[in-house]
Amino acid sequence: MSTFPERSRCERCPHQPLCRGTAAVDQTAGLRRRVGRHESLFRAGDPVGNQIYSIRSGSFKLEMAAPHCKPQVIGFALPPEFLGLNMLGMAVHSCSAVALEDSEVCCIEWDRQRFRGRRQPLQRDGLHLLLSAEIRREQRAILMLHHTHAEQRMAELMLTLSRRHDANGYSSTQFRLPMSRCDMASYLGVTPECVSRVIVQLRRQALLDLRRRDVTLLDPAALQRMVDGQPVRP
Amino acid sequence: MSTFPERSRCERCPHQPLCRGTAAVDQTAGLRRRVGRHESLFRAGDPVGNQIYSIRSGSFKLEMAAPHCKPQVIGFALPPEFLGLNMLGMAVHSCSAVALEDSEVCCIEWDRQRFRGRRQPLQRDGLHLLLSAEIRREQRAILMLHHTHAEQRMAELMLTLSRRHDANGYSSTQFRLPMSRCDMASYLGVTPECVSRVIVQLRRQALLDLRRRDVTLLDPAALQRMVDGQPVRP
DNA sequence: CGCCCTATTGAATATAATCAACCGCCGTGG
DNA sequence: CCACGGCGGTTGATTATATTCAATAGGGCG
Repeated sequence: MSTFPERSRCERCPHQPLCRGTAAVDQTAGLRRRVGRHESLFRAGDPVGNQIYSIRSGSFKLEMAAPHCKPQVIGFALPPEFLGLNMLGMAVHSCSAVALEDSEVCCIEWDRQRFRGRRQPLQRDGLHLLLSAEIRREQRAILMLHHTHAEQRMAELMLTLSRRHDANGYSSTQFRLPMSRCDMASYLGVTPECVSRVIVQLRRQALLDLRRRDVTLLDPAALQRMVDGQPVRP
Repeated sequence: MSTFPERSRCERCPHQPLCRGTAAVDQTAGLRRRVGRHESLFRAGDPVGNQIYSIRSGSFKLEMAAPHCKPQVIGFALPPEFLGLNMLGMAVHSCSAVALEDSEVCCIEWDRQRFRGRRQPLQRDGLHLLLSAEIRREQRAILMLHHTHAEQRMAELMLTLSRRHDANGYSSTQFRLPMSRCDMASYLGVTPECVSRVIVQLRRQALLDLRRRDVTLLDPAALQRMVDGQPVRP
């Protein structure tokens, strides 16, 4: 890898079509940003600016920190890829981009105000937000799969479903699973037998009651602690 | 779960802002599509249409099939979520959406022609494509994490990096890793010790040579077979 | 009522995690 | 220039966890 050859002008840049039209891009200066090895381009919790980043040289890792866990690497980014696509419409970053070597990025303006002002129909900007949110969802799924223990993954799935039901105005503690054990197993990256055993374990710990497809979360807080790798019983 | 309450008109639909403006949405009829339990809304390999789907009732699983492997569930989708966000700009679908119960979706037009015709500056539609591609990347990462064996995950990472280098015009068989063993381990969802051991195994099998940060892929085809769960030696 | 499919349970095995020790490169400073 | 110290990486032994293979149980549907 090392660094990719620096092209000082934008003419041959593969991102040029995206950049063109954003304010200062046509005059190459000023929009580049250097990020030294082990420095962050942005960190989880940082306020989100109005730009996405295209990598000109170097490389980055994307880290996401589950609460109370050490950060997990959810991806790597190389030229000519982008950073920040997952935060459109967000107030703060949900993950960190750390340079693996001395790197350089271009800042590409994302016209947030145009969306805020609603001067255009929602459709196209709304789609941006939607796509960005979908990326974050996939990233959370990746984080889920980083949990070694099947118990944690199952707890995470149950809490995710719970939150989605809650968001729709349905009970967050009691609902019906639409999927089979095999589907759950495949999603969680374990065998169906393991799913069965984990259900028994969670029931024994009085965290949930799950029979056939009907589930009742008896202790969501404890499930969350399990996901976070903390002691289940406080 | 079961089915969410059917709202026959779009007025109270949370997707209404996205739909408004697309051709036939304002007259509710005709754009709904029913999908029976275990039927597919779309299948991997199907040609992509000009629409994304919003789930009105029911639920879906998203399945992705690695070549020569049985399909893996990479996600679940419930109302009021969307399907098809990962295929903007694609010719064929990369995964299948299978209804877990009798379901109903709205078809929302994605104005592909507007992008094709370039009547608008690329910036905004280009961003759509970019975001959609990013979703697909995350989905591939999810698929990677479904491989039980650390050997397979490592092989997958090496091949991914190889392809990215290839796409940039660099050698696809010989390159330098920008990340540490710990970063690789975190990304792969295993311990650094396990990464070390896997490297030894892959070297013993003459699949690659990896010392410090310099890697040479000695047998990419065999690595691919390993990822696919086939016998490494044909 | 009985079949079939899904789910569960059990026992043996394989794989990765863990804990601990060691290595070797690299940069620092004498 | 060499000695030292530190960190990233490797190796080893043990343990925990999930897989595998096999057998059984339970519901739904004809």
